[in-house]
Amino acid sequence: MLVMECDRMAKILIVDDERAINDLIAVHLKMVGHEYIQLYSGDQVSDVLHANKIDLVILDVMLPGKDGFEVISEIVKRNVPVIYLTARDSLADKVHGLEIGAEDYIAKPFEAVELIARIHVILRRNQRENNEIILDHIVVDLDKHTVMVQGQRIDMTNKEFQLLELLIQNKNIALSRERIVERVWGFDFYGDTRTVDVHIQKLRKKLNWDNQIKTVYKYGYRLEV
Amino acid sequence: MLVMECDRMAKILIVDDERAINDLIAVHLKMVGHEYIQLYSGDQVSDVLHANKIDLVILDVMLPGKDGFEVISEIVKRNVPVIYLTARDSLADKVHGLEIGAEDYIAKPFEAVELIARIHVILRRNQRENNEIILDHIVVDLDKHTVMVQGQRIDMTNKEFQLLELLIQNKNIALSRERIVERVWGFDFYGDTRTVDVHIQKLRKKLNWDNQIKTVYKYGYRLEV
DNA sequence: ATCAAATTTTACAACTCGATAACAACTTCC
DNA sequence: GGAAGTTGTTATCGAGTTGTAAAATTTGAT
Repeated sequence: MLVMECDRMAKILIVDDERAINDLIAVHLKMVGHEYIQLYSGDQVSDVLHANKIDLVILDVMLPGKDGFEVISEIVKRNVPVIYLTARDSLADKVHGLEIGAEDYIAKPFEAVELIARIHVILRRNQRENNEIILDHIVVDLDKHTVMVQGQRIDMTNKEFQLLELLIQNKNIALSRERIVERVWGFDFYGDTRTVDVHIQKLRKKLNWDNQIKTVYKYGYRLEV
Repeated sequence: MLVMECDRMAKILIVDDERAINDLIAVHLKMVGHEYIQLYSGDQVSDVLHANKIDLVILDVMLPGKDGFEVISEIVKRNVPVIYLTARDSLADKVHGLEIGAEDYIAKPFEAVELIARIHVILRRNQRENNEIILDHIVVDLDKHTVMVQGQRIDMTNKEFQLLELLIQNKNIALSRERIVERVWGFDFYGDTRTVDVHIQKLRKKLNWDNQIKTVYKYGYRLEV
């Protein structure tokens, strides 16, 4: 038996009307340390995706009721990766799912080990390959939530760190205040976008990044490296 | 037969000692408009990757000589995506390749359509979303709102960028001041059209475009490329 | 409930952009 | 060539935007 490793526990949504298969997948996910949510039809997928931070969906395209490919499209629109299950002999189906944006498929019947391996490939791909980012003598560890400048640890508050993370993920790209608010504060923040300015100022001060964090007039900010 | 589409031609390296299969893959790649390089052993993979800008490698892990998985590791280190070919019944192999960083595998014997579909998934994934316009050594990125001249970013103000965008969209066509005002300033601008002149001048200065932006006497301006 | 830390809001200082004005240089046409 | 009109260039200034510190509020731990 191969040992499957994954640095990070993920939350995975399983959608399959066949309980036996649904449970089989669930058991294997549990074994390797992932959380999961089980659904037996495609109807509530949107709701679940909305209410939970799902890292990956495993979906049987042969669902009763709703068309499986439509469900894939919905999920893809939300930028959540999908692996879909399909019959071994239906080549057209296999290809179609990939074409509409799914990450991968598994033909049934499948080996659980293979499913887990493919899940991990996708999780790995969507995960930061290097959780340590070094920019301009500053080491940012996205896992540990720490920032080191010349061996000295700089304490960051939550918001400051999230903002820093967003800037790093989008380095050299100008981010509008609205986008920053959306990503760091959430869709439902109805405060002043000036709040962003204050936090930017805090980062600039703590990291001595007056030059690295550029203001884009009438728009937002850009981290330059 | 499904029609495969891909916006962009890619350069793909095929590594397989079985000539029939190697050629089969090559033929299909050609059919959908990709370039390819064929190798019949793993020995020269590094050299080829070094000398060419390869977008994807298709590699048979059952190569004579060198261990296929070692080759995968080498390729992965160079951040080039790999799809590998493996025997249908060797589960351990399938999983191992994914674990060491390959993007995907195909079990032999495989359907060419499926291979192409998987290739396109990977190309799509690794393809940068870009909406770039390159004119005269100047790269204008309409999404990022940036202008690069020889790798150097030129900061543009809002109005300057909008004006540049309009000129590019209407390159080689003379635009009247009224039309420019209408498109960049809006219908409800009742200021002086001389404002356009000042902004044109700023573009000419920033981009060294005295010759590219021609004045059309008593009318407006034209960007010539 | 209380306190400290984190976060948001506020208020004002500092700055940026771009419209306009003013003048120089150029085009056209007689 | 020169007058009239058009465009190039530079400088200025105000409206609107951002920087900043400090006050007000919220959050979280005990």
